[in-house]
Amino acid sequence: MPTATKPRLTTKGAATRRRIVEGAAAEIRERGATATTLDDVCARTRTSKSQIFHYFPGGKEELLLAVAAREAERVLEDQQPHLSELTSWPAWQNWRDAVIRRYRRQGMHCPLGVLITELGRGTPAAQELTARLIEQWQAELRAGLEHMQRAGEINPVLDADRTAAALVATIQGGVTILMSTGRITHLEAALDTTLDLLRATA
Amino acid sequence: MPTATKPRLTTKGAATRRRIVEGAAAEIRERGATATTLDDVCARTRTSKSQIFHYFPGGKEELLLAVAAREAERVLEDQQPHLSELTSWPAWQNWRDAVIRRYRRQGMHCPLGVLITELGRGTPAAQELTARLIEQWQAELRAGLEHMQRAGEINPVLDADRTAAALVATIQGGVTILMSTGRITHLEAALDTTLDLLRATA
DNA sequence: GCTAACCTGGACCAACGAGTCCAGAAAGCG
DNA sequence: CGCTTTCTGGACTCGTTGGTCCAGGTTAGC
Repeated sequence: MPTATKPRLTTKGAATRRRIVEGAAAEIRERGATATTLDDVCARTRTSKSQIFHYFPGGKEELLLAVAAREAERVLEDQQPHLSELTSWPAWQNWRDAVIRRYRRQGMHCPLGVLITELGRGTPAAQELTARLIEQWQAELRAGLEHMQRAGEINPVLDADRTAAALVATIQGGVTILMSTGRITHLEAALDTTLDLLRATA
Repeated sequence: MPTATKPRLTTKGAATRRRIVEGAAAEIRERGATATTLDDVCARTRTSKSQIFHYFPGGKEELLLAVAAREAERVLEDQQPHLSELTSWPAWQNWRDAVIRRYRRQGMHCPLGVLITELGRGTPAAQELTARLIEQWQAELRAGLEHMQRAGEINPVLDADRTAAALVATIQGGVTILMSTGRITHLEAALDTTLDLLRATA
């Protein structure tokens, strides 16, 4: 992708751009990516199509990608500060609560889930984005797991990286089920069960 | 839903109907549900729109639902006979292998994943379908877990139903990650880790 | 305040895709 | 056969949607 002389944004321009991304994100959360039209975004953000194409020359795909990037950040942000301080079982519990709280609040409107399933497949850029997010998430969990292993709270025989991968998958699965059935029970059960099993290895 | 005098199908009609469902399923597997158009299905199955509306008066939504129902069956079928005989650790391993094999072969083209994420949200009928599938899957796993508990191979303190829910979520999450990144590593790691942890509770 | 950028509104277009209609072929059945 | 019902092809409508264009307004910086 040739960076093609990106135009400098005015403060006003930057604000509009941000408004578009936020508005699109909200719309997508509520109705899904494919169901969200550019006109919807225009109406919600009080802008016109020309703006959208001004800030996102690549059209809808580029906008969606920008939204996805924003939401990916938010996924990790919403788990902080707990995610970076998984140094004791109470800390893990706090993190667990934060995760559940986040998804309980969002209900079936998981922004990232929508993105990675509706746009993720197909475009390599989106795949890359998703892979990066998962990688980062997994790395943080791994750090927490290793800390617990050093503290003797988790069996050191376990492969921390694979276990972290399992945790990420567990959450993702719970969220997928939440999105497609509306019930959060599986997410809770999955997360709690896995943590219980880990605790039991000490 | 008033069953509205369903027309009797001739053998030829039934065959055509089946051909449409199969063709639509294949198309959806490759390109996603929203990206699949009725014209695509027509072209692939050598039929015309009038056929589709003849057999699925509800239009695309009804067709998608029929495909989803078919794929839901297949999900469970593909795990048999292992899923119903989880009575020993080797049996569990066979089941695990069957699951991995299935998804490795399908790669990113998970039919049901596509359906439940692209159609599942929104229409209550699809939600119901998904819920039913998960419930059934979970029930089979729970039976296996309880058997292992009675055999003293898994700690009887564990709540078998919640653990089964965790397993389902684990797989679903691994599959979601597979679909959005193309890597099967998380599915393997998640499933293996969970099974290892269960084994360790004996 | 003047010039050259950036920014905005809204009309317009072309493509596409779901769904409709109807005439006619092909079964079922007495 | 002859009559009814089911089945099939394909042309047609029509709303939607991503994307274009351009004229006019606004901001930055000298």
